[in-house]
Amino acid sequence: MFKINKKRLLVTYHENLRSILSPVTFLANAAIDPYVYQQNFEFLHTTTQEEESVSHIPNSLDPKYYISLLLRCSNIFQIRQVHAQLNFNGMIKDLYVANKLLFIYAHHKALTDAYALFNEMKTRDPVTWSVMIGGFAKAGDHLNCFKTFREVMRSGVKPDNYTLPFVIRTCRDTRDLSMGRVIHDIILKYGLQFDHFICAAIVDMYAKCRVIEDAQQLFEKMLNKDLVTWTVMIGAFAECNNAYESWVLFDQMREQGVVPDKVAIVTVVNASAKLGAMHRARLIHDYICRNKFSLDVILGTAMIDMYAKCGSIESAREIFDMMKVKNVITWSAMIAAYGYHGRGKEALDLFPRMLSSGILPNRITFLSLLYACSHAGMVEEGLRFFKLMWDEYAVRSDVKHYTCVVDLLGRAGRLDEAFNLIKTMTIAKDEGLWGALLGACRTHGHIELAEKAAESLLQLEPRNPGHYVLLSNIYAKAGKWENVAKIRDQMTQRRLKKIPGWTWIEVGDKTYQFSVGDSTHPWSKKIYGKLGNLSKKLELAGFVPDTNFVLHDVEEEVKLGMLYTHSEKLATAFGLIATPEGTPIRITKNLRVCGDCHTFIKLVSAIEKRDITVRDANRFHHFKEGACSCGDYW
DNA sequence: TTAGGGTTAG
Repeated sequence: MFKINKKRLLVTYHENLRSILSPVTFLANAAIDPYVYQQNFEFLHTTTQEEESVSHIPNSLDPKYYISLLLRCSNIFQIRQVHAQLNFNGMIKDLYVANKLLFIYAHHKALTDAYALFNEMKTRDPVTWSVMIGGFAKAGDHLNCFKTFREVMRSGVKPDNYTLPFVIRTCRDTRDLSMGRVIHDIILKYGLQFDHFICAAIVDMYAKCRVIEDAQQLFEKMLNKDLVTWTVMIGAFAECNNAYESWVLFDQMREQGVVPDKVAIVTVVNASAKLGAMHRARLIHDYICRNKFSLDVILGTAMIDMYAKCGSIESAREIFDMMKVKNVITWSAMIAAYGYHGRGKEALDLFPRMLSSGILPNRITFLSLLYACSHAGMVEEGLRFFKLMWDEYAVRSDVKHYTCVVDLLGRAGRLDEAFNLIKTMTIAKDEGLWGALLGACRTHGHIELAEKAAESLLQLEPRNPGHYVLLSNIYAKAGKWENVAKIRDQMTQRRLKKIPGWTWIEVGDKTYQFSVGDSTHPWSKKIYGKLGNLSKKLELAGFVPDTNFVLHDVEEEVKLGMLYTHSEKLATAFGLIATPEGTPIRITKNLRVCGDCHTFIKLVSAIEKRDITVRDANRFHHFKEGACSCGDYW
């Protein structure tokens, strides 16, 4: 047993506090024996200040003692104190200890201290390099990560399986595909083993860089895939808009006996949100319940998003209400969900509730609020939030916020105000912003402004066929056929083709897909029969097809017949045949639902007395008794 | 001693 001099301990403690302000001062006063130093840590870390003795005296020259001390450090100041002691007694020369110190600095994101130590280290081993590069990678310091990696390569040290995943991760985060390919080549050149860490990192990098084929090729070559690798590949497909394949992989993974954990489940929930298929949403929810996964903040938020994107705002809200812990992402997700379901009031009601629960809004919360206002036609409320975000919450508006406000004003026909707002902007304008203005010009037939918007838009994205089509539709609506022809010529000269539109519909546990004029479905005859029948009924009800939209398909020339066979209409007709009366119909389109189809479905919902939900590239359209909740003014 | 995958918007 060792008796502690309490007075001495307190003096040392106060000296330490001073050193928090200045580590250099502590270094100068470091003539403290390691024993008291250790007690000091006891003092700092425990509340039992009455403790008068300890039963064990560690050996101050034992590296393990310092390792244990470092592992107990909870802040940068304590690490600096240990560092000072190591400098004082020379233990810093022990590479094992120095590496650990470097790691602890990096772990606490104290990269300046870590890098200073790294530069002072006379001897370095692969662990040193790996820890330093990993520190930069995890902190998002991409430049220094690459710079340090280049130093490794120049110094002749062979990169190892620990270092490379960090560098690959940085390639992923910076979407630097060419650097990623270089790393892939380095692994081959040095004959390094493609272990789980390396493979998962490369697959993830390729997926984030949108080269899914390369990701898949490597994944398929792997013999014993572990859970993380499976999860990365499942997420990769979802990322590259092939969420159906994510589910195929999830099933395969389980067939091979790999048991998913919470992260894998969240990835599948996210994929189901992208898929928009309610059947899958219910399946994964069942799996979560059966396997008793707790509803933490990340899983809960992902489920809110999934249910909302699969069309059930009620289920999304149920999950939201069940969640005990909610963060700003959870609240923003719920606000956004109400927003794209056209339920602006509910979205806005959440805002004061969020504040009173102690959560501060961020830029995405405001984006979701503005989006909700624009889709519900709540112009004044939207403008109020746009002002409030900077005035009250110091959240600076970026181009996306401006886009929402332009959309908000534009939908309400306040086009000049929208254009004036754009003119006052001091930040860079993007294609989304001009696209919002152009869309509003189409709705309200404002040719002059449309031309200005289109000019800016085509400067930014001269090869996007969507912009040409939109402008040609505006000219067509105004009967300016010469201009329509000009646009068509431009598209032909530049070899631009319109992106094909397609619609899919869930019936039971199956998904059916349609494209314009599609006749591949085995029930094709029945579908067209139903469509003809509907057209007659609509004609009697006074529906006149909006031929302004026939020019959507510029490549196919003016074919009025095509309008009747748009993919949305085929899917709706199929839905009416394939589902019993009273069942809601849910369909999804990859692009925006066309104006003519919007009116068509609205009338069908009234005549056939069916609830029809269309999810398109922009929002949800809930058609009920001949009305739509989307806030669009077709 | 050092290594990987998950939530909102776009």
